[in-house]
Amino acid sequence: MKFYRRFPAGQPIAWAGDPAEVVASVVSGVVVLSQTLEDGRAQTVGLLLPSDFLGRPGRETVAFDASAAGEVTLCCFRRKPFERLLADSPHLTSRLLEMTLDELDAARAWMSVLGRQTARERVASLLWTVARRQTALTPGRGRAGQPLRLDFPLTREAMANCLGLTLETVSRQLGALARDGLLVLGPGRALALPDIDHLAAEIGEAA
Amino acid sequence: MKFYRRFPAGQPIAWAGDPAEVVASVVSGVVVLSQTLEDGRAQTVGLLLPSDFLGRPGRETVAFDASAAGEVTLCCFRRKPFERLLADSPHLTSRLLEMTLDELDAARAWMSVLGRQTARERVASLLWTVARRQTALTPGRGRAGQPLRLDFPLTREAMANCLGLTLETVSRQLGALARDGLLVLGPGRALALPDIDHLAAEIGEAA
DNA sequence: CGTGTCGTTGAGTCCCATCAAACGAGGTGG
DNA sequence: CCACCTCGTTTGATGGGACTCAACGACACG
Repeated sequence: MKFYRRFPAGQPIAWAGDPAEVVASVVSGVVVLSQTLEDGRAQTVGLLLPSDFLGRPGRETVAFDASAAGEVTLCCFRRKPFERLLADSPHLTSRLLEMTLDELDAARAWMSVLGRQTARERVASLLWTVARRQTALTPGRGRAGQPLRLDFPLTREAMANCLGLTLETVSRQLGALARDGLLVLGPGRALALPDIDHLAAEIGEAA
Repeated sequence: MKFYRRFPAGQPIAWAGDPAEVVASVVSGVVVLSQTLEDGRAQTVGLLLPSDFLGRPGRETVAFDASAAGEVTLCCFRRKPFERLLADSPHLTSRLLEMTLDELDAARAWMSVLGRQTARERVASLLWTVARRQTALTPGRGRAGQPLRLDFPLTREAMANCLGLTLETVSRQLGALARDGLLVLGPGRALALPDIDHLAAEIGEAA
């Protein structure tokens, strides 16, 4: 009933409309949930990091496209048995409810980014959000004052889809943030945030 | 433990950061959830219609500003007793989980509107979404081919906050949709949608 | 009649999308 | 080893869609 599955970088995991055979928990890597309009415009609607839950108990079909950004390992459960387990285990249900409510809050907070922030603010928001979640996952990392090193596996295009921008604009704004000393673009997709508090100020988060 | 509360049009219901004393179910009217940046930019992150749930079991403080658009009646429960009820009633928990998952899907779908659609598409999306939910609530309304009459109590500014636009742009786009025959602006805040399928085509929904 | 709220309309501006070109890194095969 | 290709990224020039600023009209209310 429970099994692990690995997806190489960039590979699709599921398409919207597919029958939903499994639900899963993210073990490692980043899963991108996105929606695509028929003319090709794409919007990322969720970034799933390790410990996040993927899929929807009680729904027959997949709601959004899911793909692997970087290499991904999932811990999968067949949906039907999982639903029975859920029905017999109130504790599991309430845990899942709590996680879903957290995701809903996060989704709503992100709506504010998409609806009201400028390009520069959006890029800073993405960096800050990912940095915060990454440090939450790995305690003892990124104490105040020290540059925070990230390696997150999104291409410029994937970031643009997250932010409702074009990849060119993302590239320009990353460059601008780097020129302003808020960001060091590392080799490959690594990057460092020398002053996370100052970055937070860019997006209107109290330092 | 359970009691009803009425809010006049436009009145605030709760502010983000307040201690969360109650949770509630919307009985009538429309509740707007929104987030405000410190420079005043506001983004609506959820529209709650009758039967929707307001508040978050297990959280001490309110996450988003809530206010009444039009007159609102809520069915309130004190949070602590409600949480105990939830713990003792697996069925209620799973029902709430299901509702939350639906809201999450809706929030994610809306991200696509905020991130990728044009002003015209956004306005059409709002009309279409509200029309669809309104007809779902009142069965036997709005059969195909007949003009669908709506009376939804959002000012131009509230619509703009929903859509990530300015109120002037909303006004212009409503005017343009009306000129194109997709919409009849009624007296006051009433309006009619003569051709809902053609409206759906505007937002890339299959007719 | 003055005042406030809501809605519409116009003119000008700016930010970001678009189109286009070039660059670097990595892989492949001759 | 080097040409060659692909993919991701950067950078530049240009235009357009939405924002901004502003004025005006409609209506309700005291």
